[in-house]
Amino acid sequence: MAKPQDQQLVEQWRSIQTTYFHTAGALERALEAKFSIGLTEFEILDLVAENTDEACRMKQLGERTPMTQSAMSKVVDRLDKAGLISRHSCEDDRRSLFLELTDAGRALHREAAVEHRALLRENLAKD
Amino acid sequence: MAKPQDQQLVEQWRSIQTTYFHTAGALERALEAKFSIGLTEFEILDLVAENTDEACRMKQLGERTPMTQSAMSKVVDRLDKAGLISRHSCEDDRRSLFLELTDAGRALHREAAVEHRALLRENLAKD
DNA sequence: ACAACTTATATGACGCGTCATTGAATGACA
DNA sequence: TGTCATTCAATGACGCGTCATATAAGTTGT
Repeated sequence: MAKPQDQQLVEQWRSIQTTYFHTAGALERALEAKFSIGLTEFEILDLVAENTDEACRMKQLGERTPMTQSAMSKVVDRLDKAGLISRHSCEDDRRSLFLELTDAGRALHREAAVEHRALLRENLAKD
Repeated sequence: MAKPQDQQLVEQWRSIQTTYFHTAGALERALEAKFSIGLTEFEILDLVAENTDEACRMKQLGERTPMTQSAMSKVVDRLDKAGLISRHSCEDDRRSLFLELTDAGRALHREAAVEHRALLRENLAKD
């Protein structure tokens, strides 16, 4: 009854799910344990850290991640409260926000990134 | 500063995340809209439907999905309350549960699976 | 048969993401 | 300039998953 094509699709999907869950879980636990931040928090830090050149609006970041606008807003809020990021409203358009790493944020990101990359290497290695 | 190797890893990871979120989101919305069940509910139905031959303990299912034992338990609970699945405690070991699709569950799964496969095909196609 | 340990599932507190909505600022256009 | 629509971000209600436990059943060793 089950078409072999479909079966292959399902297996491909399960494989994606499995690596996603395993990897995300490992990242989550390690970052939480060593740096007291969640994975999504780190990912925002990581995105902001990449944009050293250009000022960095929330909207722009939203386009680089599958996160919801709402999720972004809350993550940024947590990062702000944790003192890792600062929000500056922009003069041109007072609806927009610019994000910037604080010194603490930059320092934490530098260390956490090492761990992050290492875990990705472990989990995504195609052996 | 950023090693190109690392950069590639990060991109690989983001790509996985993106396809995971997009696909899961699409599945979630479609299944919810057309069949009033969540993605995880469907996935359990799907697993149980596969095991027609052998009686199917929760424990076994747990090994085929990245879901937590706790998550499984709650999903199965919802499916039971929705009348799509039934739980029979096993005589040999009264800690274990056997799961079985109800007629309603089997019918819903048959229809939903078509939608599910179609969406996987759309989203996972390597164009 | 009794303790101590292990295994299978359920449950409660909690955190996070999502949806829908709100508030505020901007744009478009008559 | 006034009105209406649009855009950016924040918020509250809600659902689901996770962790740490609880409950119950089976296992082992003496």
